[in-house]
Amino acid sequence: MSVIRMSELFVRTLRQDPADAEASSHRWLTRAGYIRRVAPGVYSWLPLGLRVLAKVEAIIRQEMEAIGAQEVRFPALLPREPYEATGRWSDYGPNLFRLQDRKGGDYLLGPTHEEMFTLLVKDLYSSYKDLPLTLYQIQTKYRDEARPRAGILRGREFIMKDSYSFDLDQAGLRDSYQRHRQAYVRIFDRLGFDYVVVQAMSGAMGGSASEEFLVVSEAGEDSFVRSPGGYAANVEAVRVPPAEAVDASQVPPASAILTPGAATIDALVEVCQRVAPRSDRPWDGADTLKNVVFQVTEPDGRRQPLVIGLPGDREVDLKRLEAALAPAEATAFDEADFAAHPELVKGYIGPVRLTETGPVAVLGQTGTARVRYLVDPRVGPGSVWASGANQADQHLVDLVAGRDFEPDGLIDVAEVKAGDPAPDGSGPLSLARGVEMGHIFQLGRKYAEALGLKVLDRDGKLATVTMGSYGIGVSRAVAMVAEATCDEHGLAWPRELAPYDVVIVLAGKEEAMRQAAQALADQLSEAGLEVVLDDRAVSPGVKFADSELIGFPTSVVVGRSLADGSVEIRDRASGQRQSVRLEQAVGSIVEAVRG
RNA sequence: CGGGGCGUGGCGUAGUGGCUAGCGCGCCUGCUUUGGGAGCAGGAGACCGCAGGUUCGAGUCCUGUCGCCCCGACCA
Repeated sequence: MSVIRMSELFVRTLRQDPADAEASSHRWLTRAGYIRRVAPGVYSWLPLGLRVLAKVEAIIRQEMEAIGAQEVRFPALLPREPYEATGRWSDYGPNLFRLQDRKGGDYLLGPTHEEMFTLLVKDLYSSYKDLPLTLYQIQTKYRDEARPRAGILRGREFIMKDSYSFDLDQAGLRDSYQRHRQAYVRIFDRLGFDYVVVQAMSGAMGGSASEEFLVVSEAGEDSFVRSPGGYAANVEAVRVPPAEAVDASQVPPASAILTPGAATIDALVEVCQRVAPRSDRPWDGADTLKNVVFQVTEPDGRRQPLVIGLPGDREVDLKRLEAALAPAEATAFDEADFAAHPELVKGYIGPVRLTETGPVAVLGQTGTARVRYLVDPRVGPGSVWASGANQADQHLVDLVAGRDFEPDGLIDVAEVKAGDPAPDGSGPLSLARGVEMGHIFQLGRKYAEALGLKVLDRDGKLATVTMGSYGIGVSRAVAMVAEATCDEHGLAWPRELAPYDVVIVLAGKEEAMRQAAQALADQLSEAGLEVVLDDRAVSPGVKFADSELIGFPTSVVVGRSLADGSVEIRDRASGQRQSVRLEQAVGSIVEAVRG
C-alpha cells in the first residue's frame, strides 16, 4: 500500500460552517471535505467520503455473503412495463423519477427493485430445486422526496443495499427472514450503532411481518417508544391492551348536566367539578369521553363519517389513525361536513341521547345518527364517563360503557404519551427519536403473483414463489456513523470505517523530521496500514485541526520531541496522547490501530 | 403541499436610495515563519438569483418569478 501525501489529497477543509447545514453529520462531512452538494438531496462523494462509504459497503457485503446472499447489480434506469405490471408506476406517485427516451418511451429511475429481482429469477429459474435463493445489490436509488434533508441523511439520490429472498413456502420465507435479521444485527453492531428493532406497521397489504431497524438519534425523523424491559415499537404500531371489564353495578344511572359553553374538555372538566363533584377525587380530562369525527375516504372513493371515542386527555394521533385505517384515508370533519350531519352536535357529541326511558344510542351502526363509532381500548366494559349529550349545552355523567352504550369496535389511535404503561408490563414507556436504517419485510407473493414468478414443486405443479425484501440505507449509514461519533472538533470515525488508519503529522521543517516521518509512514504502510502523511507547508496548528476535523482515528506527531528520539501518538476518539520511542513507534501504532 | 427564513467573489458575511460594493477565510506571487487554524507586502476573483417597474440614480424601494434552507404530512 502506498502512502498518500496530504499535500496531494483532493480535499479542502472549510473553516466555517456551511450556511445550509443544520445536522452535525451534514456540517462536518461538508467541512471536512467528504461530500459536496450538487442539487437538493443530491451529493457528490469526494475521496475521503468514498473511502468511508466503501468500508461501510464492505461490512455489509461480508455479512450478506455470510448468509449466502449473492451480489448482482441492476441498472438504475428502468423501463416502465414491470412497474406498470405491479401498479407501482402510478402507486409510487410523485416520488418516482419518470423520464422518456428519444422515442417517447417511458422510463424511471429505480426507487427500489422488487420488480427487477422478481423478473430476473423468473427469467432463469423454474424449479423448486433452485430455491431458496437470496440476491442482493448495493446501488444508487432515486426517490423524488418531498423534502430531502440533512445532507446525505435523506437524499433524493442515495445508496441502498437491497436484498430479496425467494422461497417455495412460508416456512422457507420465515427462515430467510430470520437469517437476514441476524445479518442485520451483526451489521449494525459492527457499524457501532445504538439501535432498536421495532415492529413496523404491516400496512394495507396486511399480515406480513415487518421490522425496522431504527438508529437512536435526536436527528431522527421517526418517533418510537421503548420500555425498561426492552420492548420497542413505532408509535404507529404500539398496541394498547383492551381494558379489563370493571364492575359498574354501583354506578348510578346516567344523568344529564347543563354545561353551556363547555365545548372543550378543559371547560367540561371545570363545569363537572362545579356541578357534580366526585366524592373520591377531582375531575380529570381522563374521566371524559371525547368523541372526534373524521371523514373517511375509502380507496373506491366512498366517503363516510367515523366517530372515535377516547379519553378526553388524549388526542387522536393522525399517523396512527392513518396506519389503522389504511388504505382508507381520514380527514378532519369540516364545517360543511357538520352541516351535512345535523345529528352530530359539534362540541356535544356523545354515544347516546337521554330519554325518559333511558339512554338511546346515537353513535354506532344501530344508533340514530348511523355513523360508525369506534373507541379507544381504554373505554372498556364498565368504565364510567362524562360525555356529550348530543344537544347543545348538555353533557351526560355516569355513562357506563357496555351498560349505556355499545361501540362498534375498538380503534387504537390515541396519542402515545411518555409514561404510559408498556405492553410488556415492564414499566412506563419512554419516547425517543430514531433514523430508519434498515427494514426487513416478508413480502409474500405480491410481486411473484403480479409478475408470474412460479416454479414447479415436488409434485410437478406450478407454485408461486414467496419473497422477502430487506433494505439498508448505506449512504445514510455513513451519515449516521458521523452523526453518532462526531464531537465539537469534527469527525471521529471508528477504526473499521475511517478513511485511513493513521495520519503522520509532520510538525516541523527540519530535514531529520521530514525523513523520520517519511520512514515511519513507509513502515506503517508496509505493515498494512492505510497511511496519510501530512507533509503540507502549513503551520502545525492547521494540521492538528484538520486531522481532528477529518477524524483520522490515530495521528502520530513527528516534531520537536524527535530530538529526544520520540514521537507522539494521539487517539482521536479519547483524546489520549502518549509519547513513544521512535524505534518502538511502528509496533505501538500498529497495536493501537489493530487494538 | 402548509408554515418560517434566506439569495451579495469558492466559503462565511457587511452594506440609512448617492462616489469605484466592504470585511474575514480560502486562492496566487515574494520574503519571513513552523507544536494548536502565522506575519508583512502585492495580486486575482462579483453581470449583488432572474425579469420587469419606480427614480436623475436601485444590492437597497415595488411587482412578479426562480431557487435554496429549516419546521410539519411520506420514506433506506
